[in-house]
Amino acid sequence: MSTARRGGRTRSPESHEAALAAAADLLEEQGYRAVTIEAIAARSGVAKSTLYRWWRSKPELVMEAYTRKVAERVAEPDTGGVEGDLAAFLAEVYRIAGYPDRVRALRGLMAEAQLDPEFLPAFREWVDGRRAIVVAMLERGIARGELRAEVDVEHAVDLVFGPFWYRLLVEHAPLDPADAPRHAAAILGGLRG
Amino acid sequence: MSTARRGGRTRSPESHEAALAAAADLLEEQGYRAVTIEAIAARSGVAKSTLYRWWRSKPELVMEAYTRKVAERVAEPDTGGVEGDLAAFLAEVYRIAGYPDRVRALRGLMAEAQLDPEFLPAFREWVDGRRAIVVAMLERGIARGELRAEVDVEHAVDLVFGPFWYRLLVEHAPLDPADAPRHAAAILGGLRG
Amino acid sequence: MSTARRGGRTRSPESHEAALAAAADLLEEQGYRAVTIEAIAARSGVAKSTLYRWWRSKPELVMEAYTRKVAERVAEPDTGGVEGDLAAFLAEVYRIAGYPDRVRALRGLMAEAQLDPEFLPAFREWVDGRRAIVVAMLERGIARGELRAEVDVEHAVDLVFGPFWYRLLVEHAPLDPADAPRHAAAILGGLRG
Amino acid sequence: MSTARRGGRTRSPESHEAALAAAADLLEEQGYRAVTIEAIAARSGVAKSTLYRWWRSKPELVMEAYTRKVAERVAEPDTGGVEGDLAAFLAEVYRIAGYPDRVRALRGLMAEAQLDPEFLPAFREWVDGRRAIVVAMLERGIARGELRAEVDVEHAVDLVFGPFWYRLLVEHAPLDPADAPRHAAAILGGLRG
DNA sequence: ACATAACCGAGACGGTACGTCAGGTCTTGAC
DNA sequence: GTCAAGACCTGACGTACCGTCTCGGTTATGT
Repeated sequence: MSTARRGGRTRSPESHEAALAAAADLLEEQGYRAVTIEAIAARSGVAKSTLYRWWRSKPELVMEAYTRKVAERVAEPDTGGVEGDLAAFLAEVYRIAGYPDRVRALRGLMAEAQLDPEFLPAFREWVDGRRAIVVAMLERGIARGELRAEVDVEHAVDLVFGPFWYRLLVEHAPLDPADAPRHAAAILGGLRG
Repeated sequence: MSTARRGGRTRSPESHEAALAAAADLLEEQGYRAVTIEAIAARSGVAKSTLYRWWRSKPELVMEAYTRKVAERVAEPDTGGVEGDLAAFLAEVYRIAGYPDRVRALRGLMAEAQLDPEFLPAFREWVDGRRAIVVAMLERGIARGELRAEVDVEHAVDLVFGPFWYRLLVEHAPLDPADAPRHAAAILGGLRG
Repeated sequence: MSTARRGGRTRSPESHEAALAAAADLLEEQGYRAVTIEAIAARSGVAKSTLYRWWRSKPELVMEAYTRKVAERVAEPDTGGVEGDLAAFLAEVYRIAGYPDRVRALRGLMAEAQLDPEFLPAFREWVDGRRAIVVAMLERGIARGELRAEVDVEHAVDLVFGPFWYRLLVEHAPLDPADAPRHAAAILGGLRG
Repeated sequence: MSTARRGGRTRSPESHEAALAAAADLLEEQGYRAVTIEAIAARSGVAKSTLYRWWRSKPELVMEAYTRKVAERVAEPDTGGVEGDLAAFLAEVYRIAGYPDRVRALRGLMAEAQLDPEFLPAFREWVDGRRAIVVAMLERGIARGELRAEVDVEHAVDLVFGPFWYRLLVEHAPLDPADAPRHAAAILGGLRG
């Protein structure tokens, strides 16, 4: 498609950044409930109409703010063995639970994804990016013969992320990076040849 | 403060039931977004002030409506072996995914639990009731020597419910009761002696 | 549930009055442009939603505020003769021009009546009430034989109010109560037997 | 509209005309409310910034559009006598009322003149041009001895235009060219020697 | 048996946030 | 050096629900 820009003032990077920063700050400082379009506009100095020009809805703005300002890249570990890799990955993921700000942010995004059907795809896209890391990890394990070839990779990935989200959302038990090796072992125990 | 009841009209069971029924209907028919106090009042004919007299907030009303009108008892299976029990339980749980109404309801409740800190306890209480079934199941397995005694039961339960919720919330893959035996095997594979 | 009933908290006279007072004040102090629903809400302490409950639109609120708080009753003069009556009436009407606040108010209302078709009827109703005074005056003159019976009363009334509004709106010339007798004479000159 | 032809871009009369035409069309077709700068820009293809370069505000643009595109020259009648002249003039003026488009336009301009103090002068200038016709007419009558020399010409002109505007704005009665002679007689009745 | 007080409906109230729209200013790039 | 395109802030609009608060009327006790 032609991106026929035939003139016009160019988009202000300052406004764009300020909006994302304000959204990210509100998300972390006060939780998702405090993230309103009006609050983002007030805090960033960007007009509401400008926000609506660039983001179709609040959750899309917040999702972008989260991925750009809050989420850190989770490195793809490579310890030589699948159990070590998984333990390292889980430990890194569990560490998030130590930062209440980020927990609030994640929970709010998950909630919004449930309440706003139009937001779910954007959220899922991000989730899928994270899943891909684990998929690659497990397939490496299969290739190395550490795991059975018939393993249900989708369910295996769910065994990695499912408990994480479940604890995050229900808060019935803490997430401790120290538990990562045991959890990794429990997950892989059923997947070996 | 004396709370001497010296007479007075008694609580109307009709209003109570009508409110719960309206909330449940709205929850299933149109999803959580459509469940507003005003809609419940309008549909049930129960006044807003009466709703607020008996429930402190919308989510508490809806949670009660869900457990009383929507959720069916999940029978505690007993097939003689832990893997059979777990497979039967998972199959029953996964069946929920075949009813979009109930899926919408569950997702909405989970979302509200994230956004409203005062609701989380009520939601968690319900969740804990469901967890207890699996806890009992696994402990029976340990007692019978099918599982190692040192098993991290909490994490094991998370391996059961985590993937369920994760798929429900993210919708990256369907939940099929036919997968239950394989999933049960994968979960228990790492917990055996 | 049961049949239709009529309960409910009664309308707050304080809010009602406060809204009208705020609207009238804004109208006089700063002119019609400053009269916004938001400003009325802010100044009166009455919620916007309450304003919209009681008045369908801003102009209707302002019209009510004007008639109740600003407009003074123009006494129906009775000097015994139609020319004296008319001169007295015109003098009183022209006096309005000496109060810039009220001029601003009148002009704003007239303008809004042009721009908002739904407001015109409310405005016209008020205008008609004022016309009736002059109609009665002229008919008394006809009854007394001071004016010809075939006089076009409608146009005669227009000769009274038309120049008033015209000067008010266009501001090409001042309105001076001292001119009233001469104007009365000019108007009646063409209406006599 | 088309753009520049030769090198070294010059000011575009096409844009100018297109803007006026769009404003006039909108004014007549949909009334003053529909005449927005955005609508004029969209319909004419002239950029908002270009509009603001040539006219300081919307009403000034619209006023120019009205006088150039909508208003027809009202011929200065000369029947030999002031009453005939006035009757002819009034008939022509009243005929405007038969064209709803032009009525809408006039009412909108009058309204805007009230709400926007910066526009009033431009509007008054146009009004004064029309007044001058009647002034000349009456002064001819005085010179011919048909009217008293002491006549208050300003008020006399108001007796001509006042009722016209008053009926246009309030719409309490129709304006019919057939009434022109009677109205002329009523107006002049009080001004004769 | 009847007074008392809690119950219930209706709905008005002060609020918060929504998403939209037009105004008027400013910036960029094409011609 | 004009002009289109259009980004930008401002400010008001009217709507939807929220949770609280009267009202007037109703009904089941406890004395």
